[in-house]
Amino acid sequence: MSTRTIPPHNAERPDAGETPETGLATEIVNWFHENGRALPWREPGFSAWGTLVSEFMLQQTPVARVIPHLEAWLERWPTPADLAASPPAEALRAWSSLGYPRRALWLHEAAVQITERHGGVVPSDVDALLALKGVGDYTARAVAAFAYGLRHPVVDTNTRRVIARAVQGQAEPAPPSRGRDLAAMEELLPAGESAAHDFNAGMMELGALVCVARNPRCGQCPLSARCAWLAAGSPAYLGPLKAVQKKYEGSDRQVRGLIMKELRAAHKPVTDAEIDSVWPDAAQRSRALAGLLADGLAVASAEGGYTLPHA
DNA sequence: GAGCCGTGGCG
DNA sequence: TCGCCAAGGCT
Repeated sequence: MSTRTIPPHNAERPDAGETPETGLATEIVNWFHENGRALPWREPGFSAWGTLVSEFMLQQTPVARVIPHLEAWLERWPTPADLAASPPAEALRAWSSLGYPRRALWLHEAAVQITERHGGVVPSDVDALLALKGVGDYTARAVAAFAYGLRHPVVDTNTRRVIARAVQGQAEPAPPSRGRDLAAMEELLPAGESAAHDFNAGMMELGALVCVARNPRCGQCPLSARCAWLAAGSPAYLGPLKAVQKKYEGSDRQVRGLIMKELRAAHKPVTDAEIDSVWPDAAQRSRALAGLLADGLAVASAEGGYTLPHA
């Protein structure tokens, strides 16, 4: 990780004015400088559009799966206007098997909105970003902070876990709460833009590499000496249980995925018979197809059968 | 606010 | 093997 000015490894922390919060931030920033991964979106000159695309792709999808799709995407559509000029069907095909294909549809719609409202330039204002389709609290602040260097708290699942443990002494974060989570991060955020940027990125990186959900590597953690959870003896989580993720195998979601796969591969309308062949249960097929039509991921063709939108 | 939305890798 | 988890957001 050497894309930014790196302070001396053992830079002395200022004694005057140091609070527990600024001490924590300093540890994170220094750790990030030494241990942050060299990811595409951290390269110098990476565009704000590239950051936005990467954040869409990274929603609920691991880094390793995103990188090849991201690079192909940006080669094909280097600007929002380039994507806006292509049919949504092409975005869905390029999205391939990344999952949650509605994200591709929303990203295309956001590209249209950026082209129409912002002259093709990804906005830096959080409220303008929030107004874009598919952009929520996390993504809006991530783009403002990471693409434009603005000082905003960025809170994702990694950040929430690090705060829960290091600050709150809990093994797992409480269920997400927009106001509480942003306030908790704001409390820790360094005053300067550059430090705030590295702190936001560093908290996420620590949560992704060290303070992971299962079997955290506390022996490698820069916060181990000040971690409230470790100090308390790593107590088990007692709060409300997370909703159990439903089984994917045999679910309507799987059937939707299979139909989408057919639609992506086809360059003419997919017939009812072809739809029927992807899954044995007719009622489930019917629900899945109706859902895809309602979501705009599939459209009924005038010639019969179904296609991707604007195919 | 709860439920829903894909897919694959890992322990 | 299989449950858990992954840089969320929308309805």
